[in-house]
Amino acid sequence: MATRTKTLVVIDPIACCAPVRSDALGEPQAELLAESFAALADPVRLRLLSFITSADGEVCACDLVEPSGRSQPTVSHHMKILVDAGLVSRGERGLWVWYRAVPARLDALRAVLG
Amino acid sequence: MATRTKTLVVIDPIACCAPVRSDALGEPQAELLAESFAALADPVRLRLLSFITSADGEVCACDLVEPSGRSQPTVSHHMKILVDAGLVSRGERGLWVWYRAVPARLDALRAVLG
DNA sequence: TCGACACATCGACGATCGTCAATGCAAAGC
DNA sequence: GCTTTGCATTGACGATCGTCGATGTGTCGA
Repeated sequence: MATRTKTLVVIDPIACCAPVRSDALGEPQAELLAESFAALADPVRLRLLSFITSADGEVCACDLVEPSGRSQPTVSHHMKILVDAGLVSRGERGLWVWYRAVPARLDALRAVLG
Repeated sequence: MATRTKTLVVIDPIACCAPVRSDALGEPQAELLAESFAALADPVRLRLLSFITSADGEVCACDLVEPSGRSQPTVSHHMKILVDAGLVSRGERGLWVWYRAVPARLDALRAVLG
């Protein structure tokens, strides 16, 4: 199968769109926005996120399992969702994985709400 | 059965809590916050909400079915979720139901994100 | 090379969600 | 009374989600 370079133009509803309040949302924008909010729609993920954001700098993945009260695979699953949503960035150093908050993304989500 | 007056102290995480960024979230607070964000985690609800917020004043329930592209029961279901989340208020006048945005709730949700 | 370690992925399970057709219910008009 | 109208509720369906045990993958030290 030929590898065709597929330029996937991701419309970032968070960065480009008018706030929800002032303009009617289109279907594609609503779809993308809903995915972003869905990342925040789980208590475990909210606590993981707040644990990272309230810490200055980075947090090791190994330090997320115990305070979250979930198994290691479950935490890994939730962190992937947060990373995919762009709320958290992931970095590997040796055997460890470090997570770092992406404040700009939270700012942008806030802007959508206002 | 005796009717016992049960004072349900609802801790409003949106109105009372420090932003997610600056302080680690407790489990009960995270639970309530997650419910609020879950109301925004569906594209149909986001469009319904933006349709109401972008309109000045009230919107009749009958005017929400067609633009949302869903059946009447489905719209009714989503509106109940938005009302339960406190993002929209409901009012009956005669045979019609009118919805009105609750901007303070959106403001509060924004505050939590920042 | 081997074992220990940190994290991701897989597979399965029950639970919840979004959806609609059918039905219920209450208000208004006849 | 009866009928119509506007919305809510019910019941059912497939789809997705959160969870964990088991397993896979890659890294480091001995």
